[in-house]
Amino acid sequence: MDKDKIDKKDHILDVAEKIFSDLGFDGASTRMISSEAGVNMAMLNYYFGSKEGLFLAVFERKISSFQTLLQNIGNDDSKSSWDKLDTCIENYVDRIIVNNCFQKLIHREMSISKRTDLTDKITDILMVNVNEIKKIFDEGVKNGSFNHDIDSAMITATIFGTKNYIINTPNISSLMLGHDIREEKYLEEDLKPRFKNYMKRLLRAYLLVEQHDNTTV
Amino acid sequence: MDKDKIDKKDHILDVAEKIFSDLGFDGASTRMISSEAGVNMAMLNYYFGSKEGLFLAVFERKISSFQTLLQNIGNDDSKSSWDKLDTCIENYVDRIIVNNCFQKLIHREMSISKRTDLTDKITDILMVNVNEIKKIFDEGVKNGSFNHDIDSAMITATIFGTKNYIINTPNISSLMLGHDIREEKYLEEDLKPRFKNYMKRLLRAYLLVEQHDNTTV
DNA sequence: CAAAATTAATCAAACGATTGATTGAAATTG
DNA sequence: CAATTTCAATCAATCGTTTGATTAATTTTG
Repeated sequence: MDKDKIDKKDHILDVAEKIFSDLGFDGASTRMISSEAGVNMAMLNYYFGSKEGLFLAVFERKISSFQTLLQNIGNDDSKSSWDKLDTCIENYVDRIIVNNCFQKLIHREMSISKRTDLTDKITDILMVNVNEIKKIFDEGVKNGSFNHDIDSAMITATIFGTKNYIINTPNISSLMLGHDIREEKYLEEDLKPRFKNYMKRLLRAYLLVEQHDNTTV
Repeated sequence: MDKDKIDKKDHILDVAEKIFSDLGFDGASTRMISSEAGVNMAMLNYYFGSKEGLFLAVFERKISSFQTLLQNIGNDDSKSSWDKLDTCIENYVDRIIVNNCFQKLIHREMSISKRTDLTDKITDILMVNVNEIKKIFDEGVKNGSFNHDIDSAMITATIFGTKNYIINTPNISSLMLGHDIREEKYLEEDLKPRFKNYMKRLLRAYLLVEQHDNTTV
């Protein structure tokens, strides 16, 4: 049936996403993925053409869900810059924690120099998030909500970088935080609110700071 | 001669570091490394035992230079917590920007789930840096220099995460910053002071904040 | 000192294993 | 039955590693 076929494809993509995330593109083998998914190896090529085709399919499936949520925030003119920022953080963290293994996958492959065609594609996707947040900062500066001499590029890097550091290097962040962040329960009930709380306060402190003594440079 | 042997070994390690950084451990092949280094393939195993031995040797060579600088800062009791923090940032940024391709290498392999024995070794190395900074925060809180209810684990993640994000995803950070960060000149003359300046100010704002309204959680 | 023995360094060639991919037959489907 | 889906078997290519031979340098010996 058509439905079964789609389900099977989806199941293969689920397994592939997990294995690619854990072992990287080069470290994952098609045999491993097929056996883990319980399908014949030839099915991968039958469905997706090649290993790279499968890798791309993992991405394609996620893209749609990534691009829907984004535009709704920046366009809401009834919200203040502070509200927009808070909403953005809330939604971003909620979405990113769920897809944390996919996030690992994305940023690992982004740091590899080859495969430039794929890298360009991922760059476009990620820049949507980046520009959305950066726009809020620039707007907030213009309307006087935020300090006028903030470094909007850097603070954007801080938001994404802090998140990536915690998600992508679980060995280290688990030691730092005193808990195994791979535990679903801890991630959802403790880390998520803690991260939101911390990030909001960090941003508030940085964006509102009045007396900036640059004498310590 | 002995000197030539050491130079040759060092040359192989230079090439290996570059190729591992560009393609990852699995993506790099021993044939590629040996041919790029201009040595016979068997020499890699003759010198380093195995591919993983070569990979480890790349690390071992760096470790010493990484661990010497660190202890000197935290132990200097003549410095205030603020001075320690500033010195730490200065030194860390200076050192990290130079070794940026090595940093890419480290954090890519750290995000891979397998190879746990190697991962553990890298974790130990990185935790030295992490703990050094975290210690400064905790000390500063204790002696009243910093706000008492800061999240020292998170702010540490922010320092390393922001740096990693910029270095490890050059495609994205270059678009954000408006310049190609792979340009040596820009990296040294613009990004480095900009990063230091930003990070110090961010920390100052967060660590000093007085009125913390948690009503927005 | 010169000849012999030992060690270290280097090489081309080949090893078995695994990779991603393909085949053609068998099974399932509508 | 015709078309689609699945499978075991196999493909050439590449992987990391090992081998045995060769060269160069060092040490030991007579």
